Amino acid sequence: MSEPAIAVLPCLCANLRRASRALTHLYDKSLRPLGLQATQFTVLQALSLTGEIPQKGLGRILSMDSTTLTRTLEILLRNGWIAIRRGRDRRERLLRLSWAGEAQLKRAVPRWEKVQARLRRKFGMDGWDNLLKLTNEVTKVATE
Amino acid sequence: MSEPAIAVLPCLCANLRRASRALTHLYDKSLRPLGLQATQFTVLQALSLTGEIPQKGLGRILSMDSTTLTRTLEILLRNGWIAIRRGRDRRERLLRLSWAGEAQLKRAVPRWEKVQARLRRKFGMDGWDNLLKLTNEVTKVATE
DNA sequence: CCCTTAAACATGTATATACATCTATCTAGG
DNA sequence: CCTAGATAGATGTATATACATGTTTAAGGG
Repeated sequence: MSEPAIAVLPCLCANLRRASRALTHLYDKSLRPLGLQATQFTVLQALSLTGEIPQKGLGRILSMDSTTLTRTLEILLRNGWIAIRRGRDRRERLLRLSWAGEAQLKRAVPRWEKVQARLRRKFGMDGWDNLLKLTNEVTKVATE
Repeated sequence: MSEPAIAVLPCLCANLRRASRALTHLYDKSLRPLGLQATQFTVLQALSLTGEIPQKGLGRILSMDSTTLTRTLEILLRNGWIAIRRGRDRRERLLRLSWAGEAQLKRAVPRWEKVQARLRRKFGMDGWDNLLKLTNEVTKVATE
């Protein structure tokens, strides 16, 4: 009986990581039929928003180490969802969605929307906005 | 110049994961001299709070898959920070802090406190409480 | 033009994370 | 007691994540 309800942990990091795990589970489940993980979806969506962008730049937007991105991009490339070319600065790799990547993203968006809508309903508009604002604030503060 | 400021991403999951990465970076940096990662610290602290507990139970508290925990516990065990014994139910593993684990936690707490205090200052009491409350809410909602 | 320094990315390694599958054990019926 | 189903963990595999280090290219100073 009385399973110990989820309680606030004293550590902000632990709380956030836990929420991140739980939330990722939802998104992953929804995207699984497409063979997409949440992180991969995020990269595709980000590329769709930015257009062609160097790896470093994408890393900054996602607060993700560029070498971490290398591994994820490898998967996206293997699936044909992105295209990469050298920039004028030959050290840079310029990333963009491929045609197949746009198609995959288009397939994924409705599922993603459903999860988003369900959560927005659960939190209410205010809670939702607050959540986006606060987590964004965390990123800013932690990035300084 | 004008580095594109961190902007809110349309995806809650992406936002939360990004905040999680950024925040973890802070905690990791602070704990690195002790050879502790944020996740490992979280487990030690949780065990300190719960006392002896089966792996499954700890997984529930942390919203972490029990098999994921197996890998982290392996590291903690290798370092001598936890002790494990079979429960009356022979399938269960009962986890607890070892003496060395309590010592390690004791060394880590002041560093952890410093990061927590700095963040609490940046967010203000209200922002801080709100953050804990909302992320906890996310875990609950996503766990249902 | 050469050299030093720095930046962008690749690679090796370790940890974090979860799922599918397997084994051992428990529980409930019969 | 025996068996069928369920549960706790272990293990194999794949991805997510970052750091240390190495390579290539760029940028600046002599």
